[in-house]
Amino acid sequence: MARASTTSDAFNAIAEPRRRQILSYLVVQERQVGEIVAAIGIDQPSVSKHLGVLHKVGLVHMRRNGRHRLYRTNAAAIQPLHEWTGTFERYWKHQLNRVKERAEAQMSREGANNAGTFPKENL
Amino acid sequence: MARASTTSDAFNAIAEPRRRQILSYLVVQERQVGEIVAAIGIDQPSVSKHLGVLHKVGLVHMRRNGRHRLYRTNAAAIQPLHEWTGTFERYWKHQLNRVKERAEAQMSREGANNAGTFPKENL
DNA sequence: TTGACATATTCCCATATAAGAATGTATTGT
DNA sequence: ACAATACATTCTTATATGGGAATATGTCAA
Repeated sequence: MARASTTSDAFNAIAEPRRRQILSYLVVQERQVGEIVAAIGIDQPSVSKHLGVLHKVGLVHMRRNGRHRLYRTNAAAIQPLHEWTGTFERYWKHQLNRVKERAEAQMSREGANNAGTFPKENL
Repeated sequence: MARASTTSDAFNAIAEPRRRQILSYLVVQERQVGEIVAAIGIDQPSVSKHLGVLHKVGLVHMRRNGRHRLYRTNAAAIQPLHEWTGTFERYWKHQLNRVKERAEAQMSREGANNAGTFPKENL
């Protein structure tokens, strides 16, 4: 099997850095394609293609207005990704705690009789 | 240009569902490859390849122990993803608020003089 | 109608999968 | 040394990019 399509889900869609840029840009307010092209600095067909991917997985909404198309980020579609990554939060906090505890233990050991151990360049 | 490599960053690496499964499994505790194979239910070479991708982008740590290799999720490497998705949180909350406000306005309008509007099937 | 403008779509191509099969490598027990 | 165990790597193949160039589609304005 080949790699899953970029349009298969939000995880695949946001793997592309340009699409993340577009999402960040469009979350503040609705924009037409030309504005995105100017803001992101890539050519119009590429922007349209990225918007197509984002739209297909529901990460952006689109409405027509005359000859313009107005896109905006559908933030709600990002929430599941936030929740998935959030399931790891307690574990990275554990890691931080362990690092902090080691550091504090080290500090007190040094404070006892190792003052002045660091070379000046590190201060 | 082709699609970016799965090993180019964490966003690309987690796009694959099996790799997300593996990360969830390995975050609880260190495991050897054979355990992952049994738990996830895919063949050993595939697991090894997925582990290779995850390891290359720093999403898992590995240590050797005799003929075993013990892998565990490096939760800290997931934090940046959580933070990126978190930048959209205020926006999806806004959306929710708007939905809620509309619903509440609707309720009070109905409560005033439209009681009994819903068909029984919806209650 | 005829342009002009805003976007989308198609075609081409170099590149990168992911799964399956087969094989290679390292380590342990005897 | 040798067989068994635990993993990793290589090869093949069907499939899917993403960028660039060219072209098509849809809408407004005169």
